[in-house]
Amino acid sequence: MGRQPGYDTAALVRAARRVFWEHGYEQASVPELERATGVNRSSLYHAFGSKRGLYDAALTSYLDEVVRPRLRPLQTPPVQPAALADYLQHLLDALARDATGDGDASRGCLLLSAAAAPIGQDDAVRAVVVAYRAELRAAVAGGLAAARPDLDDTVRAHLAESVTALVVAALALVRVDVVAAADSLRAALEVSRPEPARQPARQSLG
Amino acid sequence: MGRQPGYDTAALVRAARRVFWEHGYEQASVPELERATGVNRSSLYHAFGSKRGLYDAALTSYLDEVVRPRLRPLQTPPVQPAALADYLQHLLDALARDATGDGDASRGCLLLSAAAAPIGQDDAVRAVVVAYRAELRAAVAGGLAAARPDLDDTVRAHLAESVTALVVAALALVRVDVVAAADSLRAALEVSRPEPARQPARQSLG
DNA sequence: GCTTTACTGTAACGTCCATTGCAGAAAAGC
DNA sequence: GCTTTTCTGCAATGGACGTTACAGTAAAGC
Repeated sequence: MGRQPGYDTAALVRAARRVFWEHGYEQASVPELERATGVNRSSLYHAFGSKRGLYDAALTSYLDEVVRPRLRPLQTPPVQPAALADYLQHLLDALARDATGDGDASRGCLLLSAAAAPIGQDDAVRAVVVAYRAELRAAVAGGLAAARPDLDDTVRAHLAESVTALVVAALALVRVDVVAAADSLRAALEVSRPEPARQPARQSLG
Repeated sequence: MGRQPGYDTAALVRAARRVFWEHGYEQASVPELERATGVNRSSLYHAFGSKRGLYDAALTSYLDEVVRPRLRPLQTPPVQPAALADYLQHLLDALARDATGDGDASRGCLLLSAAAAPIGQDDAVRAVVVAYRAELRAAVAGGLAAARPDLDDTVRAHLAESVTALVVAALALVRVDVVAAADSLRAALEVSRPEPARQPARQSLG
């Protein structure tokens, strides 16, 4: 019983998601969320409790409506090798294209701000980011395994990690994955390496 | 003539840099900068004009004292192939290690916030980021050319772009570079590719 | 139609922010 | 020692923020 909302909740969350996507959690102001959704702050707080509650709804909606549909081609066998190559190519390609466009994704991945900004310190948000990364890794590894069973296991593992790391690094800036990519690159460098001598030098670019 | 500052300017900027590094420009508050530098806001505004002026000084100091020293091994011939492999390996390795540590770099690259945050919209800051990316690209390409003249030009170019893209993507999140990395990955996928047929599918992960 | 429940508009709250004014303190040059 | 220049401490300004209180309105169930 009672009065019905004068707005479409799904559309509201989508509009809010766009604001968070563009400005990040901290820089997205409540007045701006009001403007974008066309809904008064009273209704927003009544429905979501807080700015943070609305952000959580936006995160969920982002994963369900944006991320997962794009990963589905990797998870639906049979995966053709050529299709996989094209898929990965165009996936990364689209990232670059979006970055220069003026669409929703022009400011990068919504989870980027979650990981890099202060909100990323929050345990609940961090858990979402970690789960997202695992999901992405599994999708890439699974798709690659289905498409290229002919590849050597080690090579395929390196390739999967490298692709995942690149996508994750570009999207969510989880720098830990760079380790795996570094292994891949090292392997690539070793292929036609003239001498096996090494001389480690611990340094950081910051 | 006149009174001398009661602080060491270089140390002050380093302390401020650490704050900007950790929290980003927008989230770094003046009271926190006062605390970290041990200098009153009056002196800060007297010396740097504004919070933004202090940030500019921190950016310059970051490039001079942090970034360029790490790139020098790539720019000082002769570069040994083994040393280059180790250098790149440990460079990326250190990025991951720093990310999990509690040092200055635990929050990523200082220029990351400059590129991803609202301050990155500023023309002057954007110019710094672009120059930084070009410098990094030149260093990697130059080092690789010096170390591995035996490699095929195309392969070496791909490798250089891939390494640069990975480092830049992980550090500064300039997604345009992902294009070059995607080319590299595509080349890697093509190496042992059974069939040449393609079927483009334009999609974006966001 | 009346009650109950839920949504919505206006206005205000307290807090933090970057920035500024101003009076005072310290040191360099004569 | 006096002047000049520069640095510093304290206090306040105006504005933006997230959040809440409250009165009002609309619709669902009986």
